[in-house]
This record gives sequence, C-alpha cells and structure tokens, in this order.
Amino acid sequence: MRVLHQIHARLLTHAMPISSISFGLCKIIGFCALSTYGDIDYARKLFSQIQSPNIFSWNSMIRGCSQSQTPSKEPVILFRKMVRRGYPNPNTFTMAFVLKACSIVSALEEGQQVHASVLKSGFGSSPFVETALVNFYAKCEDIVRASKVFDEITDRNLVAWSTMISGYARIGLVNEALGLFRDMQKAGVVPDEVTMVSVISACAASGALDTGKWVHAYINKQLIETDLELSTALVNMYAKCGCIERAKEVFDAMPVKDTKAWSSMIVGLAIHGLAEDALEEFFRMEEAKVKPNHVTFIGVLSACAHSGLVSEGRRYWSSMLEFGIVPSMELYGCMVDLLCRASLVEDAYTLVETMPISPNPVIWRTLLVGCKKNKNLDKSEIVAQRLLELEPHNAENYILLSNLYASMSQWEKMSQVRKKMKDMGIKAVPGCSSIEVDGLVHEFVMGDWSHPEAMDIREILRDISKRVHAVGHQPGISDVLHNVVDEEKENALCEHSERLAIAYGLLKTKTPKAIRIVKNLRVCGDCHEVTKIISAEYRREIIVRDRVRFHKFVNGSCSCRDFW
DNA sequence: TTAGGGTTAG
Repeated sequence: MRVLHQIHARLLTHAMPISSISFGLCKIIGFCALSTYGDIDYARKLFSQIQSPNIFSWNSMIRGCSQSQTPSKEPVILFRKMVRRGYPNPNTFTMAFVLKACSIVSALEEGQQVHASVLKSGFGSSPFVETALVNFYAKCEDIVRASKVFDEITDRNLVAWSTMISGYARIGLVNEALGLFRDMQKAGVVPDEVTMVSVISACAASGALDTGKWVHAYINKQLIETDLELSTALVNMYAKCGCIERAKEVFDAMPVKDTKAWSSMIVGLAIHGLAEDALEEFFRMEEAKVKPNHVTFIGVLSACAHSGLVSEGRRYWSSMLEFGIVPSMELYGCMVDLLCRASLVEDAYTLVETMPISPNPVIWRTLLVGCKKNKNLDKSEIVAQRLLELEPHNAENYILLSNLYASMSQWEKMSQVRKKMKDMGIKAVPGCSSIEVDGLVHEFVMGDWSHPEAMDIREILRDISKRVHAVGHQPGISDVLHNVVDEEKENALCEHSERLAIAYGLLKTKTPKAIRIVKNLRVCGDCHEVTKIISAEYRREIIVRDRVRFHKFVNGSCSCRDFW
C-alpha cells in the first residue's frame, strides 16, 4: 500500500494531462480494491474523487466491496448507480462480479434483476457470467433455477460442472450431486480438486460412507492433488460418516494443517463422544501454534458437553475469552447444553439471563430439553413461554413441550399443547432416516410405506418386535407424542424412521457389514434401547448419526454410554 | 480485472 500511496502522490504533483491522471487513478483503485493487499477504504476515497471512472475502476470497486469482511449490498448499489449514470456500459466482468456479490449476501431479488440485465445485454453467453448465475442461484438455495441455467449452458466447462455439483451438495441433495458427477465424467470433463471437495462434502452430508470411500479411491487413482481444502473435506467426510479412525489417518498425513483442518478433526472427535482425544488434539493444535477460532471452541465445548466434563468446559470457556474470541450464539448454545446435560439447569438459566446478546430459539430449546431431563416443571414453563414467544409456529417446540408434560404424566397440560398446535394448524416435522445401499441413499420417514420393498421391511420389523419382547424390553412410551392406549403407542414407536432404515439395512446387507443410519432428529429413548438390543440379537454393529452426535451400537451397548 | 472448494451450538 505504501508504494501505491507514493504513486498516487506523484500523479497529483506532476504536471500531466487530466486523462493520464484519471487513467492512473483507475489503475490504483484496481490494486487498492484487491482484498489480499488492498485497502478498500482508500479505494473508495480515490473512486469518489474521479469524475468519470472507467469500467475497470467500477468493476474493481464492485468486486472489492464484495470481498469485505462484513459483506453488504454495497456492490449492488454501486452497480445500479453505474447503470443509472449511463456511463460506462457494464461488461461481462461487471456482471460476474455483481452476481458474485449477490451470492455472498443471498440477495435473491437483486440478483434476479441482474439476471434480467444479463439477458437484455447479451452477456448471457459468456462462460463466466453463466457460471456466476448458476453459483448465484445455488447459493441462494434456488436449486431449480440454478439447474435451469446450468441445463441451458451449451458448452459446460469444468467450473460450470463443479458449481452445479457444489450447489446440490450444499443443500444435501447427495444423489443429485453424485449423479451429476457421473454425468460430468460421461461428458469427458476431467474433475479437479475443487470438484472433488463438493463431491466429498455431499457424501459427508448424507453419511454415505461407501460412496465416500469410493470417491477417495478415485481421487488417489486419478492423482488429483489432495490440497488443504480437499484433505479437510476428507477428514470431515470420514468423521461425519462414522469412520473416525480413517478421519484421523487422513488428518495425521496432512503436511500442513490450518485452523479449519484442526477444527474439523476436533469437531469430528467430539461428535463421536471421544472427548479426551478431542482435547488432546486441541492441546496439539496449541503446540503447533495454530490459532483456534470460534468453531474450534464449538468442538472443544461440545466434546466436554457430551462427556459430562463440566469443570473442564468452564475452564475452556475462560481460555476462549483469553484468546480474544467473543462468544457467539453457537458458543453460548454449547455452554448451555454442557450445563444442562450435567443437570445444572439453574446455572444454565442464569447464563442465558446474563447473555449480552438476545438468546435465540435454539438456546431456549436447549434449556427446555434440560428442564425435561431434570423434570423441572417450574422453570420449564417460563422457558417454554420465552421459546413460544420467539417461535410460535415451530412444531418442534410444541412436541418438545408436549413430551415434557407426558414424561411428567401431566396429561391435561399435554392435551392443551396438542390442542393449541392443532388450532394453529401446526404439523409435526416427521422424523427422517437414511441408509446408503449399493451407492444409493434410501430415505424413510416415520410410518413410511412408500418404499418399493415396504412389505419386506414390515416383516423384518415384526421379527425385531418379537425378539425385543422376548428379551423383556418394556417400550418407553412417554417418548411418543400421542396420549393413546399403550399398544398404539408401541406401534407408533415401531414406525419411527430409524427402525425402518435399520430394518432395511438388515434386509439388504449381511454380517459383518455395519448398518449406518443418518437421522434428522435426535434418537428417542425407546429407539436407543431397541437398537442396543438389535445390535446384540442380530450380531450387527449399528452406527446412528442423529442430529447431535454418533451412537455406535455393539453387542447390546452404545458408545454414548446412554449419555446423550 | 472475470466463474467453482474445506470446520460451525440443539
């Protein structure tokens, strides 16, 4: 920047034509607006001093503003200003930069307006603009439009394919992401490490371990460079697919590890309930002089929470403050969870009350789960009130409260909650579990009969019921929402999505292959017990990734040691 | 001067 300041001073002090000064200033703006070495504020100042900036400096400003630490709609405002002035005319660079800016802040409406100008201006055939459009719609999670733009591209290059695959992967459409990856190969386009990051991330999101392993083997076979980003994606994939040993192998082999790589490993160990290993890695990270960020501490604190390490958790909270990390909502969430799991609901409540930021619904919901666990009726009603004020239309809250009353046999109050839910037309979010078989992810929702092999699945479920009863299991019926007769409650439990997915796993795979399930909600207490029994009765390892963590069921017990 | 990538509370 010092050199640029000197050049700027020379431009102003030496006699030369106005047009040359202006041209020079535009060049300086271009350099200043670059995020790596630049100074966007200085660029802004210079930009405001030129009467008629050229297209290069407008483009530099639009791009520079979008790379700011605190992204805003400023690039869109600049673009509109330029169009209003009528000079200079935007070019393909302008369109690509402004679309990128819209994708960063998910400005769907503004981006659509840019899309309209792209069509009018005829820049739609530029590969850079086409890809920027796909990326923009994908980042705004409008995957239908992203896919439409992608389909209309006549000559799809590597970047276009990768962008679309990444779009599917980001929203968890794993079969679509993998299907497109296969189409890309059929089209003769050779993937690179950026493509593979998205493919691996899709496997991670869906818990598709077999596909993930296949893709990893493909990366090695094709000699695709496993750079920092791809290695981190692999660590994350193995961890999220329940294969923490492989995650550790990939991580240990990494020659360079940055904050995200360490955080990925620590979070991975935490969700596997391996608190000691997670804390050991954190210690090594400090030794390696890599600075932790708030995500690293999310891993550290959740590791403590899942293992009941309260005093350690408190200590790490203090050290986090010493690192200068300002506690985010997520970090408060971790701490509230840590205290609640350790039955310190009052402490958790005090922490929430003293938070400098206004607690969000997740915080209140975590507290409510803590109240349910500790059967703290008084606090739970205060907490529920705050939660419902903030989120009156979220079915999950009513179900949680209803289950809380059910667990305390407060049937009248439970009915009131159910009635309120019905009156407001709020429907429960169904539990959904998935299992990967032969490279395809099969999804099941609670009470699902839509699968082509539904009849065979029911037969397995009946066999499970018989065996579970034979070992004397009593269904934990308070986990069921409905206040109906016990037999019906039991039937409802048998239809939980994870049981359908486990039954499908038993139907389609053989010992010693582990059954791996991914569930969108937390596993209920009864399913947890039944899965333990299944693991012993059928001599199968069953690994369930629920919304919070992993459960590894082997020979009648679970890796979470019933603490989850 | 242009487009695609990795960690995140319940």
